[in-house]
Amino acid sequence: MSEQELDERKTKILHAIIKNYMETGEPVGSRTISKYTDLNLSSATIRNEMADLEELGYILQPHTSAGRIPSDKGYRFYVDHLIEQKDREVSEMKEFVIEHTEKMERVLKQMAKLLANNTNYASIITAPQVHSNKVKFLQLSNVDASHILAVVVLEGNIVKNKIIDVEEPIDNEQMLKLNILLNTNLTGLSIDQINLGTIAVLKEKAGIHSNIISDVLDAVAEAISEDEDLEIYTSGATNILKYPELSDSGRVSELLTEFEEKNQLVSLVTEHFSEEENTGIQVYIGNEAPIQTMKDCSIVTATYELGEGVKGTIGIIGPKRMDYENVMDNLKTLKAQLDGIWKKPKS
Amino acid sequence: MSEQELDERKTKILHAIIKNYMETGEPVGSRTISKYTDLNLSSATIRNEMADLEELGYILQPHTSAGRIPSDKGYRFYVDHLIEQKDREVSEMKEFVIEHTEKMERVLKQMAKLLANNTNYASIITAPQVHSNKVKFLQLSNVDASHILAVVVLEGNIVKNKIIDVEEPIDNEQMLKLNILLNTNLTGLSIDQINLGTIAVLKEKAGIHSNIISDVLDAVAEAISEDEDLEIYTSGATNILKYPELSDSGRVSELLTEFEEKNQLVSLVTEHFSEEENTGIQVYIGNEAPIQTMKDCSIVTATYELGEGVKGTIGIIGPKRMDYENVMDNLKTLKAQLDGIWKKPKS
DNA sequence: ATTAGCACTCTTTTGAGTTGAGTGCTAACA
DNA sequence: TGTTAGCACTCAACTCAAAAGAGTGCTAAT
Repeated sequence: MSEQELDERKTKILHAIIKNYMETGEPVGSRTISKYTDLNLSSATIRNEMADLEELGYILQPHTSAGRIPSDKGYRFYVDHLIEQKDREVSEMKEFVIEHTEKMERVLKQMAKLLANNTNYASIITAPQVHSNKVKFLQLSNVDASHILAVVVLEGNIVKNKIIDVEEPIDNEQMLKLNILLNTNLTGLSIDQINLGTIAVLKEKAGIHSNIISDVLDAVAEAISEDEDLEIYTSGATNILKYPELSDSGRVSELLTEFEEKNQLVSLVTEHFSEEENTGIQVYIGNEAPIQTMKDCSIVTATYELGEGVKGTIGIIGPKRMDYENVMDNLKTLKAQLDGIWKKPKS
Repeated sequence: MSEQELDERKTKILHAIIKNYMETGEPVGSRTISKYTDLNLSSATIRNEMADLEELGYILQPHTSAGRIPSDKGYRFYVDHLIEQKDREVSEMKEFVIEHTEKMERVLKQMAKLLANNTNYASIITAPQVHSNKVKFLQLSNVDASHILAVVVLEGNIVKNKIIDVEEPIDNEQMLKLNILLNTNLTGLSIDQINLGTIAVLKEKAGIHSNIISDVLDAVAEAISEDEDLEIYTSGATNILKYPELSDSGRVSELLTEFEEKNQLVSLVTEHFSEEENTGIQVYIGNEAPIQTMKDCSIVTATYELGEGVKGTIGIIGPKRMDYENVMDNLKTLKAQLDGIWKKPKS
């Protein structure tokens, strides 16, 4: 074969095969290609070219005497070189305005739903990870004799709270001191920065209440890092039932369970090993994905960024023959909407 | 037929049919019954009895020359009269200890999972509804120049919070007054009791800040009633794939979508029209359930009660031939664990 | 009242035959 | 040398009838 692996004609044929297979989900034969393209070649010629394409690994046959379907390599080529980068209308998405005061959780759920409806695939969104997010405000209050409420507000107005059991009540004056102490010492620190050293200093300064301060700090730390097992919102998981190649009984059960459990999905969303430089969108085709169960799926993800270091992921999971163009456009639009949305001050 | 609709022998046969069908999921024939019971009757006799039972509506034939399966009426009879009320071991459940400081949400998710694993059906749990729950503590704090944080603690240590946008900052002294005002006027009131009248009074008392007080109250009200569309946790939805009578393609999609959307499930959990007096457990068989999609399912629910008027529901959804005994035992145990758990002071 | 026996019904399974889409190869052609 | 027509071959999918099997209802004997 020549220096360039695919000449123009082969490219066109490959493109035609993939396009057709994406629409029908059926193996596509030489005759179909010869009839429905402007190449004006006979089926026999197409057959020859197809044999070449198969040898090169771009397409494969489910069995002798069946048409061809794209291989992972074929899809990869399609995604990398064949997709047109047109700016498409993604109407609903554009109109979708996010209010800043809206609870993040609610917005993300909404987004996941919208994305799933728009694409007809399963969608997945993670809340931003706050590892390096900073504490903005912190307050303890007496709820009743034996309970203290700790509230922590993080950069981006993410609010965490926790009820703490205490042995003996703390009077209001002490509480005020404690609040000032905590705020002056912890505000502006990122979560990673609150370590044992900081805690020791705090304990010392707390004086008489040093015995409870560690309780409190534990609780605060817990509240902050509470979703270390990060929140994942999914929607449209049942969409996979629409694609016969994924829904043969046993397979579908595995896939849906994966979605229900969610914790497996984390790996999809934390390892961004093939991030593409310009678009910020990653595409995993078949076995490229880190989850074995999803070897018959493709996964497209985008990372959004609320502020420095505060990142989340949005993604779509569907059959390999998914409509990559539409999906990528949708993700791009959504990413743009989410980027920095909670960072800005109010509208 | 005699005054008593079912004599002892018919009851035994019906019982045997149901038991057998629950295990196998296949229509059961006269021969099977005659062989595997201690009745010592020939299949012919059984056949005669079966014909009677069919005429009475307790069993039915999918088609001529097939065995019998229980009808809804049959299941109902089974549930009402045939289940033995033995105190079974529900080991894992017993060991499951709930910490009071644990976030409610987390506990409920955990419970749902446990229940689904224990039974192999789909489980559903709702957070307690707080309509008539009382405000215990309330606090506004300045987060930054343009944001106020409102935190509300309800009876049962349920914490709600909301960030409020404000036009102009409020100084600390004013904030203190506002807090005292709110706490003295709202603490102890139930959510239903905070109406326009209360709000008008508050506004008047607020004086110079009356313009922002309605914003604040709106936000507080919103925070409190935020999940008027009440939180529902499900687990094990994919378990329904295990029961062939539910999983013929089209059906399964509908069912799973129901679970994903969740909002339909509310009706299962709010209308308790057939509550049974002593056990506190409700059983809906087939069409007795308020959701059409679930006409081939049975639903068993139990209501737990955290405090006065603060109720939630736990439930199981499975095929009609579910193991009612096991399910009801599980629910009973779980209900006992949940009843009043957050009401009590700390352990 | 119970049971053995038999004819009958209806689903499920099986397997052979047919169809049809698609391929690979060869030989002819421009 | 690249393209095409033609033909034999393959293999999944469909059809259809026959056979098997499970179960019933009824009748006559016990």
